[in-house]
Amino acid sequence: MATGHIPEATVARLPVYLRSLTELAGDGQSTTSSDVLAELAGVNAAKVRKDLSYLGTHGTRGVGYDVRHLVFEVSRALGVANTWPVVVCGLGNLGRALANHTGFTDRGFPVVAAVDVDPGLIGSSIDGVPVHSPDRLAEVVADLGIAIGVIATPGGAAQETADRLVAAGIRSILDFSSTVVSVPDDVEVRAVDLSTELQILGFHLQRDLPPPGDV
Amino acid sequence: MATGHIPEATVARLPVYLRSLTELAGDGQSTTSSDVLAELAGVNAAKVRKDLSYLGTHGTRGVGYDVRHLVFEVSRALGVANTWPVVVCGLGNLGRALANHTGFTDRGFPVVAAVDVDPGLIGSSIDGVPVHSPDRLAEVVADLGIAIGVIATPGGAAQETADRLVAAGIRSILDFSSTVVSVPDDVEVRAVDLSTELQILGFHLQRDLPPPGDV
DNA sequence: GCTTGTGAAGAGATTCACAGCA
DNA sequence: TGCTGTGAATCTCTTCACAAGC
Repeated sequence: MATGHIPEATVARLPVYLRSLTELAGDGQSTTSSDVLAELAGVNAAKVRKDLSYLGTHGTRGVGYDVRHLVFEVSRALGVANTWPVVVCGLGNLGRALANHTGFTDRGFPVVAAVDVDPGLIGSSIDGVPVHSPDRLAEVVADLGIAIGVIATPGGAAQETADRLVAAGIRSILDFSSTVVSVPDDVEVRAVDLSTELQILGFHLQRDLPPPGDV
Repeated sequence: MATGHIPEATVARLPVYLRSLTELAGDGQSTTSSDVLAELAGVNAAKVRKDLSYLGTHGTRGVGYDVRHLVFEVSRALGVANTWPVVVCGLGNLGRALANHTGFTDRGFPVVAAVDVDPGLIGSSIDGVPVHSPDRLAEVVADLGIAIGVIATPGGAAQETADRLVAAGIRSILDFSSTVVSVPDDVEVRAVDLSTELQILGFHLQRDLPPPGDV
């Protein structure tokens, strides 16, 4: 009870619950249960109840949860009322896709600037997002109140980019570069590595159905 | 010891070790230690040793690990010798970026086909990847021996896409759609949700430094 | 009766700490 | 001496199962 500290595993599921709840609200459901939520979120009901209990949220025994109220509680826990401006570093295929990914802005993470080393891009705009030189990063971060840096550069430039982001005062980094970047302890990095995800799938494929090529 | 069963948490780290080892090999290092590997992989040395012990891999006490041998062992555990053809479903910004992401092919996951509902795209090629109608998915999967499906469609089309992939015989799905798709038990889905990642970063930002807007 | 909230049990992952061995 | 390999301890997360309460 009380928002003492919420386990990391729970935090990682809250966005999923929020999506499910928003969906329910959109369907006009005013009330729901841990069973329904579990189904929508792809987890089991006990986990839903325990997770929600960390928010200090109270449903009604025998009845369920009030959807509106739960949207409010989960939103507040996640702090979605806040807006955290984002800078995308590196405008290759992935960087461009991220820079104009509407799902970000919609959820409070507007991409307000991009950075790339290509002189041909600097000074231009990609889908309304101004592109700056990496040299100007600190300035841009300060001016636009940027809170999150996304690294979408090639692996070779990732550490340098991370260093610049940190120097610019950024404390939250989302890293797509397929490299491990090292940063000070007070900086949080979340790494999303697409190849790693595929390799994990490949590991299980290999176990389940060793293909013609075999080992 | 022996490759009995490798814990999931370990499997998820093996690709990172493999990258680190490849880097070491490229630098001409023939031998390494759990300390060095830990540094490169961004974890601690005890974890490296325990993880590697699940592979039945033996280093040499007092000396360390042979880089070449370890590359071989980790590669074998992950099954990277295998090639698993991929189909990308949905050619929006993200889908296009994924379809020509060279990092996939390089690691044994060539994108051999794409699928989109846009009649203007069907029959064409995106960076050499032929685009088909979703109706032809089963056929394409069978013809090209596709093992993995990537869902990069808008959320609304994700479940239908998953259903088609499953019907086509796909048992491994990487889902970028920001929705929870339901599939039979024997199908593995890994969800990568960029908004969720940002929301998790946002959660910690809010905790650490509640911004002007506050709660 | 029905569904939440939660202690307690169980499973899994991480870390410790040291024996084993080159 | 130095570094691995690993049981044991610890921590975290999940699941169970049932009392609490509408």
